Amino acid sequence: MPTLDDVGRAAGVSRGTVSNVFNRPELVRPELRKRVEAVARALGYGGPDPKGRLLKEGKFNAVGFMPPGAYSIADTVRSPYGRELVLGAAQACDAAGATLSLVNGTDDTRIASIREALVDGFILGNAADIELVASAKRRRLPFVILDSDAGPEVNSIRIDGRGGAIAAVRHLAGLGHRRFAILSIRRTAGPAIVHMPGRTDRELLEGFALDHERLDGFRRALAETGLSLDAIPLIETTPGDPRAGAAVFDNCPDATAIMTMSDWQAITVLAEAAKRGIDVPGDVSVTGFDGTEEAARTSPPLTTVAQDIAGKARLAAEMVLKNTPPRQVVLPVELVVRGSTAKPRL
Amino acid sequence: MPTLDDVGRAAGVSRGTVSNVFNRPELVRPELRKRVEAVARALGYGGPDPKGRLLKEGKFNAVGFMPPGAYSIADTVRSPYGRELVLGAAQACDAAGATLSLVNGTDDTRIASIREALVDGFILGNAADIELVASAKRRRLPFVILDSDAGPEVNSIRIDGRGGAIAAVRHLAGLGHRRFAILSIRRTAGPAIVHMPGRTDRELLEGFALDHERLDGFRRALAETGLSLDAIPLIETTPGDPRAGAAVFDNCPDATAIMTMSDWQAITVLAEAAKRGIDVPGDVSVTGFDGTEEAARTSPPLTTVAQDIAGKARLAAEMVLKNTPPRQVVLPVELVVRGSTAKPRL
DNA sequence: GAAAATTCTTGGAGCGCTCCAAAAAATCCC
DNA sequence: GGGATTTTTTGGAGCGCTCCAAGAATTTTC
Repeated sequence: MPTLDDVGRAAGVSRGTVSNVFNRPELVRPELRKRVEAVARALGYGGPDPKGRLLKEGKFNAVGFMPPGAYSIADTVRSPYGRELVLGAAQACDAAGATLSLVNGTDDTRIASIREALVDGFILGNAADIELVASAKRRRLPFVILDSDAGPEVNSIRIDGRGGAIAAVRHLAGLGHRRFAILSIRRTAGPAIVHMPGRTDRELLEGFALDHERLDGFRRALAETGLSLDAIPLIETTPGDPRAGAAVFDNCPDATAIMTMSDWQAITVLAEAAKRGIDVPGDVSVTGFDGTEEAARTSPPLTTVAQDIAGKARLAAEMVLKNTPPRQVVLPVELVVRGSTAKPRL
Repeated sequence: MPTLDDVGRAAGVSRGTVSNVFNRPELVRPELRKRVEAVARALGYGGPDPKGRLLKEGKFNAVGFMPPGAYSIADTVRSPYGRELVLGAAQACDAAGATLSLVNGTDDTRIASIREALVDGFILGNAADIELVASAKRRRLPFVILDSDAGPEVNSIRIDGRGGAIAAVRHLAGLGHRRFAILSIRRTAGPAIVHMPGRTDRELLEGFALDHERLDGFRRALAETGLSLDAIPLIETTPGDPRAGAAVFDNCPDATAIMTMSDWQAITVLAEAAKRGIDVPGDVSVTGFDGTEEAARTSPPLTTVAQDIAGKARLAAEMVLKNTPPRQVVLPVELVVRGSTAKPRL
């Protein structure tokens, strides 16, 4: 692969002139320019290699996106939530003329990926992992953590998960529901984890900060109605797990209201309900979380706690690109009431 | 930002030793290593900057993806087809431990983007643009063009669009349909373009090679039944255009079978039909193209010409990563018959 | 205790480019 | 024509790093 020097030598001019021919052609006498261009073409030189420039300029003009938790990029693009995230980041990058780099990371290569990624900053999908944050800090590039807080030194954008959970409970309790089941997100691979009522140490086995926060919201709002979280079945499944619905109906036949932590889970529940001939919302009400497009198109359409997912990622990308001073943003959520919730059958 | 040299100077060792501390620590005497590490920490040095290494190593370990036509990355991620494409490319990159760079490109910055992108090769979503291909060639990096052929020198992966179109027509004709309408893809922004019957120069105003190929498939298969493409309304709309359905029903009230060039369009048609109280497949049959997930979940589920979109992108990414000798791949399509097509009402 | 073997550290070369001050060439002006 | 201007071209410095041959220090061996 020829270099500027090669072309210069072949054309009998200096490296600098060849560089000018490509980058500031107006500086070079037309006939010389023509000649150099001809030589370059003959040598198969396709213009200055960005690698060289890079070292000099020091900017990649790229934002790195690392998927939440243990998910792969493919998982992310496949999930309704992850897709919106990528979409939002893409919008901001589009607008800024930057590249969005989907940075790969299996559990053990993540740290290395952060150390090596050719980007000007990162969006960390959800840095449950302190190591990861430390690694990002070490690299001294701007980065933003989504959905968890890592202190005042670090950019983070979260949603009001507690408030969303409270809104969901109040809505259902207001309709008259008293028998609930909660479907939480298992953040590691594996089958459903089922916590049946009775234990008082109601905590998620596997969950991100956001999940715990939402659970706390459920707890508080249930208390308002005199209900205890301890008396409610709690199930943890991975977001796309098609058996989530089955786990709920098998373990919680009495529940009249199922509250989930993601639309994707809620959609699975709806599908399982349809399969079992359980009427939603006649027999059981279901709520989602996130407000993805899919949630509006289920039958019945899903009542869900909506957030502006793409907006969140867009903001994150902007913060990275502008390298703003650290701040912690909490975005609002909004309960969107649709057809999947109704009064419980008497 | 401190460099290897800075750390070396501060620790009283050479640059080379500091480099070893980070990259081959086993080569450095433990106590020296400790000392250097301490100095590095004190200076806030976060490890060797990948920029430097890059120049030496020469590989970005990244695949660039440039969206088809005039679409932005955001458009791509939003569309069912584009999303599958990104998904497939992501899978291949995940597997190879590479980064997937979604390369931004407005119409006028595309060429520059290709020239500058920090990648080892490209997937060009659909290089209708000869300029683009030339630009990619010039850069001398491996690249693969999706859905159009650019000659034997250039990697390309297409589908058998003609065959798919023929299968759709034969299926519908076999059911007894004789009054068709065709919904093609407009590849530039703008409202629906409507070609009413009668003109003999049946050609798409705006379309990629693939679209013309599919149209040709329709033409040939229609001829088998003694029908002429010239007698059939032909409408071009952008893929996500929500008014595509309206354009069809307004202009082709007599059609009993509507053939589209993408599931997304077909879904719009179904939605419009539902809105107008037109029964599918009772009043009118509808076929999609692509076989996206969405197509299986409409009501009625969509009969569609399915392709392995993710597989196509996966193969493309692999070809880029392995830098295989040029080849032109044509992938098969398969008609998937579902509920959106039936015999026409008598 | 000195030579040999081993382990550790060094610093130059080079990756391909851009920037820029200075040199060279061309043009202008009286 | 010759000095002053203006336009072009040059090539060194430097971006941060890795590689590697060679030198220095340490350990082993007899």
